[in-house]
Amino acid sequence: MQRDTSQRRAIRRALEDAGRPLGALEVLEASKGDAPGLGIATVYRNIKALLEAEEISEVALPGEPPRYEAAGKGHHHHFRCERCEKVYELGGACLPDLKNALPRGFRVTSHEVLVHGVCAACAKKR
Amino acid sequence: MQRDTSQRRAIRRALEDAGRPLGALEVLEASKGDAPGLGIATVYRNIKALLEAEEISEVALPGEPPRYEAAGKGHHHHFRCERCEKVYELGGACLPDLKNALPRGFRVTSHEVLVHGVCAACAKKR
DNA sequence: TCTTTTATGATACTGTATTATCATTATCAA
DNA sequence: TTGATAATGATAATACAGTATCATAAAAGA
Repeated sequence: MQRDTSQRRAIRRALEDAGRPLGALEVLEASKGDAPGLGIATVYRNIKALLEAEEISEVALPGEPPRYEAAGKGHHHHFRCERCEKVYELGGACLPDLKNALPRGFRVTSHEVLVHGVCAACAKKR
Repeated sequence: MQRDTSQRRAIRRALEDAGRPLGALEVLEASKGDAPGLGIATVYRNIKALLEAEEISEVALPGEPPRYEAAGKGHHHHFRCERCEKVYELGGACLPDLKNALPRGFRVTSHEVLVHGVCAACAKKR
């Protein structure tokens, strides 16, 4: 992965411009404007390459395939709309007293928060 | 699913006694004492039945199959040990000011927290 | 421009978790 | 105890995301 292809540019751009984490199929759709004929295999290949280059990072979600977002956003959490299934980025709002909730001898390395609900667009619709 | 079989009893008991969420294979292992010869298909069948009866509930995890725990424990979160991959139950420690972190028009229905780290048993080993 | 070689797109394949099938076993009401 | 039938265990089948394959297209250095 060292050549600068239009597909690679389109995929990177789609992830940068989305403002929220995208799944592989969402990346495919969002990139098709800039790269017509783009195939899903190329999306997976480039997601992997961009992860290795640390240009994007993975957002793991319970029970469904991961989404990907531009790297370097700092600590934040996510919101998943239960209607449209889109994932949004949430700023602020972190955990308070994790230490007290832990059993003795447990050590924390990281944590993640996922908020479920209905996004503004879907709430408006129905 | 209306008959009271030894397999069903063993599976329910394993989940009740575990004190932490178990995956399908963990349920199989934990139930074999009470139900020798138990098959994985029966485990899946009974997990589904117990879910429908709301005797157990599902704990969804990013990137791996769900665990199951006895229902009716009230709001709590989970800890996943990155060494042994067991999931533990965490009491207390909930989110503070979710409202402020939400974009305008978003509505929250629930949330989940997953803490990653090393459990006491694994920390002791190495 | 030419040549080398990487990247792409279509699709076959893989790995994994779960479900369906079916002959046999076990439950339980009569 | 018996008979109807639901549940089981073994395993084949499925679903799905992601990866490998390979002929073709397109970068980019010479």
